[in-house]
Amino acid sequence: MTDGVKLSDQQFQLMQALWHLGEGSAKAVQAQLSHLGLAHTTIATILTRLEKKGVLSSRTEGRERIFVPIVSEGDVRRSMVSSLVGTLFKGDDRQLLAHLVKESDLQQDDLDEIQKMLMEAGND
Amino acid sequence: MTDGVKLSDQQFQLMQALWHLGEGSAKAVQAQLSHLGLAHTTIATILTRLEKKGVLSSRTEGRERIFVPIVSEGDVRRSMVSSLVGTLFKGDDRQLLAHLVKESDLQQDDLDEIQKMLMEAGND
DNA sequence: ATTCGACTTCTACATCTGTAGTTGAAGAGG
DNA sequence: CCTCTTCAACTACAGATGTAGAAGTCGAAT
Repeated sequence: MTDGVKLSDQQFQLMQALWHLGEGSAKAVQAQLSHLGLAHTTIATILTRLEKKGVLSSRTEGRERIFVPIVSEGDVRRSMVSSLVGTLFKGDDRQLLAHLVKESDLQQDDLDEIQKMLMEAGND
Repeated sequence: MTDGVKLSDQQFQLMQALWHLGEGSAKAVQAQLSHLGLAHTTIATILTRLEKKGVLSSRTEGRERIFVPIVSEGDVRRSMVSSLVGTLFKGDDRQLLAHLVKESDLQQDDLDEIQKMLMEAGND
């Protein structure tokens, strides 16, 4: 039921780290995102807020707190794309599709690939 | 130079009203968005913030303040789509395209239409 | 057992957003 | 000329987000 999960950039990156890890402590997530140079307390804060928001849960294991994603990356992607389409294109996916086809610098082989996807989609 | 203009839902709706009007006072915008039921002061506040943000400018005409969009709807759409693609798909437009083709409930004629667009895009 | 480390939790603060009341100025009506 | 209406400007406040220091807690090492 893809309820409207909407994450900020940072939040999405944290979630990505978690999806990648399967689950993990704040420390593990920080390691995964070392390139962002955030304090581990910052990571912990964001994770806590994400938990309050209901996109992940946590269990305490010894002295570590392990965070586990509740929603999948696909769910979040779907709901975020949907939300943008809602805002920008009155909810019409096709308009976004059209936008992309027009605005993106697509190469011939990209086109071919999309054609292929369309075929498959058509055969569903 | 699509500099990262990023608007919230509300902000985008206000801008849409302005794009639609060409230009207008807070009052005019409020009328346009009466269905949202926002106080005119709220509209004024948002418009002022949008001005500070640089997406619109204003001139004082008599006792009214007329707001004029600086950025176009297309620019905002492009940069917002881009930003989402950056976050969700590592900046790869094709992945969003693929996502849409897979997730959207497209009808046969939608597919045909996209095919047509693709043809045209290919012929550029 | 006492201190050291490692982690978590609490607290803090700035900025952005949503939302709107209060105040102030200036034209409209009497 | 004085009061009423109408806008705009200022002020306000709550919630979300980015960011992180300070304090607490509990196991580990000596």
